[in-house]
Amino acid sequence: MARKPGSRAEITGPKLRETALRLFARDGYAAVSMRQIAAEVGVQAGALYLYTADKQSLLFDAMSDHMEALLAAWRAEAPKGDARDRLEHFARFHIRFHAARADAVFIAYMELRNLTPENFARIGALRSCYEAELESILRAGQDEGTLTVPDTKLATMALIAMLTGVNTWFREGGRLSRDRVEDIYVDMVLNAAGARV
Amino acid sequence: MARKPGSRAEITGPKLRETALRLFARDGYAAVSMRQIAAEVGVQAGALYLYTADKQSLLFDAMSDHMEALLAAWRAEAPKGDARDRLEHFARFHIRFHAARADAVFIAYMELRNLTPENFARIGALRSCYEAELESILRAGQDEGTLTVPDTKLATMALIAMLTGVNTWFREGGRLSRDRVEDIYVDMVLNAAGARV
DNA sequence: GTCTATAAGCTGATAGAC
DNA sequence: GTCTATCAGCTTATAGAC
Repeated sequence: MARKPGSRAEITGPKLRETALRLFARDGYAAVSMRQIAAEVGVQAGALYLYTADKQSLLFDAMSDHMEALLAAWRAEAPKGDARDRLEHFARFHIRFHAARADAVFIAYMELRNLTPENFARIGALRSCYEAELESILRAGQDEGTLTVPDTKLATMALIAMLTGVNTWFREGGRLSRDRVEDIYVDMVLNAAGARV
Repeated sequence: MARKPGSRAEITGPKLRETALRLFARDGYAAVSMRQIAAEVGVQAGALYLYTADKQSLLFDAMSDHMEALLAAWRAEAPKGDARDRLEHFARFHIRFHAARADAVFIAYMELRNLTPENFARIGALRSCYEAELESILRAGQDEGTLTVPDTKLATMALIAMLTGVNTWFREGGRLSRDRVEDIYVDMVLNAAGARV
């Protein structure tokens, strides 16, 4: 198990991904240089290329991993009940999942234009899958009569924008607890979707 | 009225501002160079500095002008009636104003982190003024009994996020007209704010 | 696995000619 | 009012030493 001094592959790889995520979220993809990332990781810039093909891959992998994790986590919840209950479940899940991953969420929304066209299309497809999950709940609610939305596509976009917006102002330890924020947003979401009282 | 050949001050100044707005919105502040802007304006890079102190001023002026115009336009509407009517008016105004200025809106939301701390504070103050306009409507609605929101501050953030989200997907000539989108969003906004039916 | 050195080219901003 | 030339320093990515 002899190891060359300075050889820490198990640490450098993950640390690179964490650092890139954090710096991209803080300063923006275009404003962060590979040298800055290397300095925070604690290696020289050249060494980064043992762990990533290029800067673009750091961005794409961060966004892709985030979207895949989001979809997998939601599918693992598999909520039961009528559409009204599933909508409430979705709202709570969305707020909780996004609050726990502020940096990744921020990047996924702000750095789309810095993806190559191919990578942009792939992230767009993942996002559409997630939106489709909410839209199917709203459509089911219309059919059941437990929800009343004027247009399921627009309601999907409106509710996701509302829920994701929490990330722009919510800070742990502020005026309201995360649970209370969740309750208040659930109330507004159900009202917006015309849930039977 | 003699004028040197190549001297077109009345054109270059405004054209610089328009070009900077368009390129910042398309590619991001950090990704756009003064040389790129100059090429689109049709002058050499050095000439830009006759019309702007630096690149940062181009960004700040764009955001500041947008926010001032937004506030002035809303204050000029001065809607009458009960809070429910004023909320509907606000929703329609917000969608209309923002749809007409997609580039400026995009910059105002995406480029905050590229402002110097002083400029960031100034834009933040303008944004707070606009949010306060909506919050005062919601508070009035609570007092009158025409609206029912669990928390006026959160409802303000939620409704603005929902309404501004229209800009991320709305395109003129799509499935729904702007008027129809406006109607649908007004419906969801009033429901979310617990408007008396 | 990490380093140093390097390639080729870009950056914001200024000075001085015309 | 616009140009050219320039400064000092930055960029991504690679090659080869250790």
